[in-house]
Amino acid sequence: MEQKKFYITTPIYYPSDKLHIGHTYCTVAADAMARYKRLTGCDVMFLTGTDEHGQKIETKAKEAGVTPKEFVDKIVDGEKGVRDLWKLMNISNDRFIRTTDDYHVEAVQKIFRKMYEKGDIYKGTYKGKYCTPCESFWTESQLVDGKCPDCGREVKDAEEEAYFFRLSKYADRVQHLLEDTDFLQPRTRVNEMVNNFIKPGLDDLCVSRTSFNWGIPVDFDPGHVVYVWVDALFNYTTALGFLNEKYHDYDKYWPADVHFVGKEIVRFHSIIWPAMLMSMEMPLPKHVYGHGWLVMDGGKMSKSKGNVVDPYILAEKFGVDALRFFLLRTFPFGTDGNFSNELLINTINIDLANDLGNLVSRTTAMVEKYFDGKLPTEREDTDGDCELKKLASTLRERYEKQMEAFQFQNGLEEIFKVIDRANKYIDENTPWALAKDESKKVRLATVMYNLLETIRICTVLLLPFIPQSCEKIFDQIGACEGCRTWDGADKWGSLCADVSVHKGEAIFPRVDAEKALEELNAIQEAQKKAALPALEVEPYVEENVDFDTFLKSDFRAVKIKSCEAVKKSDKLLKFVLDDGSGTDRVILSGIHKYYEPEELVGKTAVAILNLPPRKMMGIPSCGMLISAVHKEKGEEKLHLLLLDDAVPAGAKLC
RNA sequence: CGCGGGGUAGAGCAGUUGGUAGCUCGUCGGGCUCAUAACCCGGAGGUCGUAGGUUCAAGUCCUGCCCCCGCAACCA
Repeated sequence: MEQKKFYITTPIYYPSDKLHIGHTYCTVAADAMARYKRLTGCDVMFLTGTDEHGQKIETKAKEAGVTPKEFVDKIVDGEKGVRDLWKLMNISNDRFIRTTDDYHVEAVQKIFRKMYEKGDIYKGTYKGKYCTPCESFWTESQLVDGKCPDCGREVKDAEEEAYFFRLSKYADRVQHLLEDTDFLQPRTRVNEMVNNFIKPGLDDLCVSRTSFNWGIPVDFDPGHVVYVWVDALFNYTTALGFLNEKYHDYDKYWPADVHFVGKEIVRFHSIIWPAMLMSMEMPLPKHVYGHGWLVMDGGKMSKSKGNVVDPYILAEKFGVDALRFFLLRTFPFGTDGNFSNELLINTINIDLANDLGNLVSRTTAMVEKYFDGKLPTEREDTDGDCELKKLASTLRERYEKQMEAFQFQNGLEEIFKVIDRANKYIDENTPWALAKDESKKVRLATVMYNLLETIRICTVLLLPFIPQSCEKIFDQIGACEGCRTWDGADKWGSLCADVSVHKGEAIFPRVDAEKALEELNAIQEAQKKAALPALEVEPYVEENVDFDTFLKSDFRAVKIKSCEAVKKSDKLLKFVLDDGSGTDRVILSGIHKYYEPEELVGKTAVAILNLPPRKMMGIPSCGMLISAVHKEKGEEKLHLLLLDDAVPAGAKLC
């Protein structure tokens, strides 16, 4: 029989910044699917990679003072970069494509030329708004109050010569594809695409730019670079060797069985991508699955909110398998999921530690305790065992149905129903009671064997999700190579009758929730701070103040004669000042956080004298000392304005 | 009337073709002692956003309204 093939991809991520938990979510899901298909015996090709061209990276590189290639190299191949992250997360991708790879560049140029020669790409002009200082094109809708969204300055109408793809030509065929086939999943995404983009009419798509250089050159028209669509989307085929000599698997694996993509790029994958493939007269992928986002407390993750979740921290803290498991167990794949640290810890403790880990632990402990680790081969089954046996041996079928529909959450749910049942089975059969009666040894061995078998089956099906932990479980329950397979997962009795178990370390230790949360909050707080602007100043006052009003404010140089902390106040300092009038002036100022009293005595400061006196902590304050105030990393900083000591007391500032 | 998604027990979520409203956590009570203070049983707790409609029967279908979230095009 010919081996079935399965080709699955993640999006190629844009390495303008470190990847976050959302990228990890999608990649882990694709990995679970790839592992599942390999388990069932498919010949799997699993592709991921990075989309490295475009203006944003060009700009970012410039800011960092490096070339674009150096910039992306660091994020992709550097320490804790994209490849490191996937290695850490135990991602089993067969290939990794970078759009800057030579073979890809070459192939894209050929593709572009082919579509041009066919007439599906033509030269036109791209009209937009241009911000000269930013050297950026904007569309009408991107403008903020009619001005450049980046710098807030005026924009002007501008035209740029560009190549366009005849997207409109394929509108009908794409609409049919979306509405009348199961190409795009989940189904809820179809209406969105059709109503929003196809029905209003598809405009032709701008596929080249001249306003930046960091891209694949259009080889027959210098000055133009291929814009994202042709460059990025065709990665799914060039990585197989389409129009290049690097690989030779295009015929074998194309079309893809499924592209996993985030909902934000469903449009590109369900409209533009099929249209381009139609133009190239290539087969279409079988499915595009638009998964949901992980959101924080209902809001989108974003750097400005400081709520971006770093997968490194979580994986290092709780273990890679625990994180992988959590992502796929907790959230339905198709819709948004509300991420929280509490939920993560909760899931680890309940499902992995209490249910699965503890089941393995108590079972292996009992086999060691009652049988010195090696089970005798005699059995004595009862009717009561049937339910568990049936549930476990039919699990594969229910699981398979969910996995084929990309419903990881439900697939795992099915497994945990069986794990729950096994825990209950222990209570029903009270092995510790059987152990006290020598005549019930055979029955006891049967109970233990049934538990080990149930664990074995569940573990096989958990392999796609938590591969490292499954190997540990197999080792502990003494599962031979042959009974760790898909084929063995629906055959009760695969485990050797005289199996030897080895209770080891706890596979999923319980997490001290309170402590872990505290530590995570501290880390995330620190990250949030680091993300804040380095320097912030008060907003500028737009309104003018007339000169006379300004002159009314009596700013003068003052000498600090004495300074002491105000009792019972942690902020206030009491200053006795020489303002040149001959009479001492008392001013209170809330700057103790920044200065100790003794370091200010004798200094020359600036004060406004004619503010109405005001009592603070019972002491009247006559005026106000002037300080320079700003924020660093969100933290208030204050500097008391000090003058050269040559300035005499009472000198007016004007 | 821009488009889409959502509003179900204190919290987080399932509910396939309309037929007794479920799961996890939490909570209350009980059991067990093999196990990772874990496991097992039971109880309490829901006007299924709201107002109508279709039907023998509506969380599920239809219509209006309210609230929340996302997207609105060349931006990955």
